[in-house]
Amino acid sequence: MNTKTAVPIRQRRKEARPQELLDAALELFVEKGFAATRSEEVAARAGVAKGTLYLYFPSKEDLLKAVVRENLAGLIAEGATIAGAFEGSTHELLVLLMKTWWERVGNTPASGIFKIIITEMGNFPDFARFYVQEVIEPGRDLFSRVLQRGIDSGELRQVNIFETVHVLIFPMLMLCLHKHSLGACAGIGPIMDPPSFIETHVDVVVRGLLVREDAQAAEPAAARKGGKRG
Amino acid sequence: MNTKTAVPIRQRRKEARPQELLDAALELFVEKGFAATRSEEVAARAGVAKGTLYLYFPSKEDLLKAVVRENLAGLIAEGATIAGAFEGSTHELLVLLMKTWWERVGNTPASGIFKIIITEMGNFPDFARFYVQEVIEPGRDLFSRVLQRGIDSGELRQVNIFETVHVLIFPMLMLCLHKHSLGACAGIGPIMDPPSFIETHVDVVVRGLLVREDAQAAEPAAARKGGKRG
Amino acid sequence: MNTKTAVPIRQRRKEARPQELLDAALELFVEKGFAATRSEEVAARAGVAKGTLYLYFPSKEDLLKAVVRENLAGLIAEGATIAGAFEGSTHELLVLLMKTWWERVGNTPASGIFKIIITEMGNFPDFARFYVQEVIEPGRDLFSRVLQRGIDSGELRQVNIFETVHVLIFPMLMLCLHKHSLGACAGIGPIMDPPSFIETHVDVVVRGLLVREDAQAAEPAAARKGGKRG
Amino acid sequence: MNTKTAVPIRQRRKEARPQELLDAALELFVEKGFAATRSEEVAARAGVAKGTLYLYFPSKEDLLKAVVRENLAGLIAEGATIAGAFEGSTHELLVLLMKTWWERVGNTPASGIFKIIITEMGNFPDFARFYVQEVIEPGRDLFSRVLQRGIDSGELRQVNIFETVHVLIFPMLMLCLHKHSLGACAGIGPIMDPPSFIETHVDVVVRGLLVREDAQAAEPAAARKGGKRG
DNA sequence: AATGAATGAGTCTTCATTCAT
DNA sequence: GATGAATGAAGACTCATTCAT
Repeated sequence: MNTKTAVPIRQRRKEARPQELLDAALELFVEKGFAATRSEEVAARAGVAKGTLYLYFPSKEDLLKAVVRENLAGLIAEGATIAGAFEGSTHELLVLLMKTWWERVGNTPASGIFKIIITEMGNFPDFARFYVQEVIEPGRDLFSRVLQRGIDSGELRQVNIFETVHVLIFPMLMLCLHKHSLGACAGIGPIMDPPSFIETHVDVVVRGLLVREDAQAAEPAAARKGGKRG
Repeated sequence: MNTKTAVPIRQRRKEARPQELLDAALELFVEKGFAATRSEEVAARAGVAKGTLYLYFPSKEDLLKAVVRENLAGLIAEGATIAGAFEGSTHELLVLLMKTWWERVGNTPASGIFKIIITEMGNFPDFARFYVQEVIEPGRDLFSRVLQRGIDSGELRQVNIFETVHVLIFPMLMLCLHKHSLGACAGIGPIMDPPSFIETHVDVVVRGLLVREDAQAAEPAAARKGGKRG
Repeated sequence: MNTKTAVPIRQRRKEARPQELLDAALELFVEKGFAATRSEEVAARAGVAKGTLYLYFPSKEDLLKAVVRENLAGLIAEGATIAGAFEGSTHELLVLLMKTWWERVGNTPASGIFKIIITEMGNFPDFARFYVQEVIEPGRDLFSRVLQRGIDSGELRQVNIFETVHVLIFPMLMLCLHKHSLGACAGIGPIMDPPSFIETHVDVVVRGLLVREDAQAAEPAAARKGGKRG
Repeated sequence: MNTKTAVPIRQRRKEARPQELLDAALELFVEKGFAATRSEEVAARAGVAKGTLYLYFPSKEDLLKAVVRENLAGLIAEGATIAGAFEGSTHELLVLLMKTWWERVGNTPASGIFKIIITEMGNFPDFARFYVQEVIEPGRDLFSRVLQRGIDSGELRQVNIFETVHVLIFPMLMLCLHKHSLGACAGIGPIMDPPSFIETHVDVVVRGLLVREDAQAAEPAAARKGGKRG
């Protein structure tokens, strides 16, 4: 019965090849940069010969595109699901989203993708569009909805949502970049504990967004934008 | 009459060459990445021939080092001077520091350096050490002192200074990285106004750091770090 | 039928490549000098592309080393075997050794090696050591033993063996050098027949070494070395 | 009176320049080889700027030609004068010629010329002709006349003069080549004392050429060339 | 499907030579 | 005459890609 479903090793490996190559490529592109990574190295790390790489990906550039798409697909959907089902405070939701994101992305090899994106986006305009549509915009929208939810419920102040979303997201991205640049240089500088940093980050920012009674905080950010504070 | 004071063109150019080459290199390294930039392109953009580059810099790698050193030397010293002489509130000081930083670095070609650093730090261990000592540590210390000043004066809560410094700095760095990656892809996505973003960022974070009377915020972050919240 | 034993062309060529490249390199290094030979020329003469050379030899310098090692290894061993087994007069042994040497080295492309060595030894100190240990010293020792044999048997006079060895060897080396410098310039000067020259050379030198009865030659060379002749 | 003949320093140096450059070039070409010597090095060693070299020599190749011509002109004439005026035995004349040659050439920087010639002759056909006409042929003729003189006087055997000349000359040349190749590698192998070697060399060869009473040596070399000795 | 030997375009770097000063 | 900044042709070497096996 299960003999039918049993896949021969040969075939299993065949099907697994692209993924093994993508994993190897991700590691190397993150470690050494795209240009500095030789295609032969990718093949070697995936345990295949140079030529085999080209059976699955027509060029090194296409390999890069596949690596990025592969690792970013479905990145946002999960967050959206969490946010849609959540019933607690917005503060708690943000803490949950960030922790989840760290577990699923920041703390995995996929975190290196952001480094690649920063570096190579300029060289792949069509990929830039993909990234904006598939990652940036959905991500932005997710956090925008969460912030709006908090404002609507009276938990958070009226703020410039677009900018505030980036105040929330940017440090998370920098955490990933740091991990793969300075953080990869063993023994340099003090080490930061990501979960602890994330906690502090979310705590500080959410506090800065809470509705407060004192006059200083009552003034909406949007109104303040135009003139100087007295 | 002015023949006596006239400096021969050759001479004048010779003195200007290194700077012209450094400027060209900065632009190109930021635009295309270090590895993807051909040394001849740098020379061409500086208006000289291939070989001329090598009269001033022994190799492409040395050129990169010079570019980074050139643009980051004295970056921090200025901020320290400002902070040392400032007499207003810590909130105002942070706003001033961030604005100054944006004018001097974020809004100049030097902002691209951070992109290079993210990418190349792993490939130049000795340069990584230089960068940590000359830029990262002084920068951290500067903001640490400012936060400590705010805490000592009673303006700010007791927080984990190390982590909070990064909550302040990371979005600034991401702003630079964004500017030279996605931001450089013309017509992609909505544009963010950096000064406005910086204002929102500092405002939100500083609010999150202010001492408050309500119970919610009374629990010091430092105390919370050890155990789990109930 | 023979399909089973047939070796794929690729395979066959792969095994022959290093030797083909070494042969081509020897020819060209001798013809034009090491520095003046482009690595691409070597590859072309071996019938492969530029890059192929580097699959087998990491650099042009390593190629040179391999060329010299390849062609001189076992050079001396053969002479030592001959000398060890010989039973005739020392005169006849020297004639035999020189003729053998000419057939195996002087009259083959390997003769050009000495030209390369003269030129490049100064630029490769570690190779110089190799050459001294593997070629010069064993060669010296071989001829020293042969001369000593002649002296012990009473066939030859007491002479300074070290210097006399060079009186024997130097013209042989010059013959090779001449062949690849002046001798290579077609139509220049009269041509010397190497076997005939070798015969004359050995004949003259051996005669000069024979023990003689006449007073003129009775004064031993060794005794004369110390003081001036009257 | 002598003010007229006094040459200003400026002009004296100007006239001396070519010689200084030639000396520097000789040293460097011998040390490092022609190709490996940069024209700027030659200028620097002569104490002038790069461009100055080209005021005197149109190219590096012409400089090489000048170096060789300069150092070989008149090389032979002196020997011919000595030989023409000498009245002693041919043995003594050969000793004198070789000693003189060593003092004037072998023991001076000019000895390096032979290394250059061996290496570069193939690359300069027209120079090869010059060298043959100006150096090789007169040198050959000189030694041929000396040997003939010895034969005519009954001092030396009848030998193949052409070949015997080379038996005499080749070790002298090798001495020079050795001095600038292996001999230049400090600390490698035992060192040979040139004057002593020359003495041994001439002694052995002349002894081998002397007329002897035993039948073996009575047979003229020229006659022996055709058939085998009985 | 997989291999890896072979390729050759492309890059960094050197250096003989020129020429404005 | 002298200089040395500038040039650009040339060469060693790399590596993405191909294709015979």
